[in-house]
Formats: sequence, structure tokens, C-alpha cells
Amino acid sequence: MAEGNTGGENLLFLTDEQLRKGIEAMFFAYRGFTADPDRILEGMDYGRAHHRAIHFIHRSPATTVSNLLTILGVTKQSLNRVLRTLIDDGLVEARVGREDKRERNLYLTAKGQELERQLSDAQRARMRAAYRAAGPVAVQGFRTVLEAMMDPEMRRQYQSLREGER
Amino acid sequence: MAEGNTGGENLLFLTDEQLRKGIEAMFFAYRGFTADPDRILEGMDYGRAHHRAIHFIHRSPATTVSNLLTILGVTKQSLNRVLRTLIDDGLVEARVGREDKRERNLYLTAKGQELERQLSDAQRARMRAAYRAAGPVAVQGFRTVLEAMMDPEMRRQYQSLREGER
DNA sequence: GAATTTACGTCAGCCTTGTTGACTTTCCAA
DNA sequence: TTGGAAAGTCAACAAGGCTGACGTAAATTC
Repeated sequence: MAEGNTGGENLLFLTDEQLRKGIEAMFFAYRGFTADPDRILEGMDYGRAHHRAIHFIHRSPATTVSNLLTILGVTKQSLNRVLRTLIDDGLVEARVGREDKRERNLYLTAKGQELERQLSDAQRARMRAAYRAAGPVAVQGFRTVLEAMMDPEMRRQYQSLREGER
Repeated sequence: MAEGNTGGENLLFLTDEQLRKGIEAMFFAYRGFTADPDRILEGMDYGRAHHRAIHFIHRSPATTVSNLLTILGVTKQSLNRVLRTLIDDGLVEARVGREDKRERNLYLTAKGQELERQLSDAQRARMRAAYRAAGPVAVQGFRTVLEAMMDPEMRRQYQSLREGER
């Protein structure tokens, strides 16, 4: 069982069994991760897709539709359906671009911000509990592994919003 | 930056901003996590739901349909649709239970194992690269935080398959 | 031994959220 | 002024969730 060292170190954490556990950890944890917002949204006419749109509009106010398309990785038809309902319901405002009038700059209305707060409060509460239970060293490792797991393009998206953190 | 103690401590890792980064890390990383199997499955008649079923049947051969329902957290109608195609296509075998003949014990056929290997090779490759890049300490933290993020019942499911690891 | 419960399968219908393809309108830039 | 990018929309479709209803076989309980 003492396989693999690369340069003297112990690589037991790279066994297939360890990797499988990591895979299942992602699967089960992601369920928990989405559970609370899903619960809030069920009953309303919204779903996870609406949550994602709201999250990223909140994070980057004045973002354009095509920015959002890139970040969310869906087709514009798919996003449009979601955005349409959010705009019609008065949660999101789409202002014609100042510089380029083809673009739409997206903003949350007061009502949209209220729902955003409700959703992210729930999601942060779970995250906070997990972070607190695990401790800062574990959190650092958590972030490091997740970042290494992203596709390069997504990693760029992720990192491009780091200004002002840490 | 030397944070972290518990009791008189610096809790900077629990700021809303840090939590938001964690939330987005989960979002982007999960995309990467599923990307490779998704690519393999597209074109075949299968999707992520088939992958999940195959994974957990592989992990726990002879598992029953209701076990699988609990683990996957879907309805039997939904699982049945997926299982039906896997059985018809000869990837999964459902044997009548020895002790309780109402139950069906599920197994991967040789063909099913072949697809499982293909899928998990791809997923493990990404996991392995991320683990290697992050290092064993980070991996430990990654697992700790994910585990803390699960719903208690899912955590039990996750942990109940730890026999023989580590 | 009869009644009830459990495990599984299946039919029918619905919803969300993803997809393609085709087309229009607006409007920037060469 | 014209080509092409950005955005929006219509239509049709698929995967994979869901509920409700019903059937059958087997186990369990009364």
C-alpha cells in the first residue's frame, strides 16, 4: 500500500480511494450547498437559475447580458427566459448602455436586493457554520483545492472578482 | 496573515466577503468537477443522472433500489427512468434479492464497469491534478470543510462508506 | 390465514432549465 | 454605408426533476 513518492514525500492522499472520497464529498456537499436557497425559492416561481442570475448581478452591478452569459455558461435563450421573469417581476432592472446602447446594464431593484439578501443570508449561514467548524487552515485548503479544480477560464472569472478581498 | 486561533482569535476568514468567495468557489469548481464526465456522456444517450447511478452502484455493488433512492435524493420514478435504460442497454443487472425477494440487487455488468472506469478515470484525473497542485494539507482542509457543509443525513451516507480508507 | 405494509415498477402529465435554429432590431465601427 | 456584433424573441425539443395513481409480489403483522 505504500505506493508512490515523488521526491521523497508521501502521496497517500492521491490514491484512487482518496480521490473517490473527494468526488463523493463534492457531490454530497454541493447538495447541502444548494439546499437552503432551493428551499426558499420553492413555492416562489423561481429556481436555481434565477438565484444564479441574481447572485452575479448583485456581485457585479451594471454587468451586461453577455458578461452574464459567459459567467453562467448557458445560452442567451436560456438566460433570457430567466431574466425576462425577473425583469417583469421587478427584481431586476435592465438599463440601456450609456456608451454602447446595444448593451443592457443589469441592476437589482430594491425588491431584487431583498430576495438576494434572503438567499445569500441562508447560503452564507451554512458556509459560515462549515468554516467555523473546520477552522481557518482547513478553509484555506478548501479554497486552494476548489480553485485548482476549475477550468482555467472559470478560474479567471473567479479571480477577476477578488479585488478588495483578503 | 497569521490568523486563526479559536478563543481570542482573528475571525477574518468568516467575513461576508470571504464567505461569498467560498460560495463562488463552490459554483465554479462544481462546473469543472462535472465537465469531463459530461463531455464523455454527451453523444451517448446518457447524462449526469446515469453517471450518478453508475457511480453508486459501482461503489456499493448489490445495493438496492431504495438505497439508491436515499443516496441520490430523487423519486423512484425519476431513478427508474434512468435505471431502466441502463438495464435495457446491458450496463446494469438487477437481480432479485436472495433474502427479500421484493428487493432488487444492482450490479454493473462488464460493459457497465467499462463505462464506469472511463467516467471515473476522467473525473479522478482532474481531482488528482487539483490535489497534487494543492498538496496534502490543503486536501485535508478541503475534505473537512465539505464534510461540514453536508446535511447531517448526507454526512452519514458519506461516512458510512469510509471502511477501509485511509 | 387474512389484512396490511413494503419494495418495486409503470403510466400519465407537469415543470424547470438546458439546447438549436431562425429571425429581427439596434447600432458601432470600418 | 454597410458588415457584423449585441441583444431579444419565437418555436421546438430534450433531460431530468416532480406528483399522483395504480398494480404486483413478497414480507410482516394481526
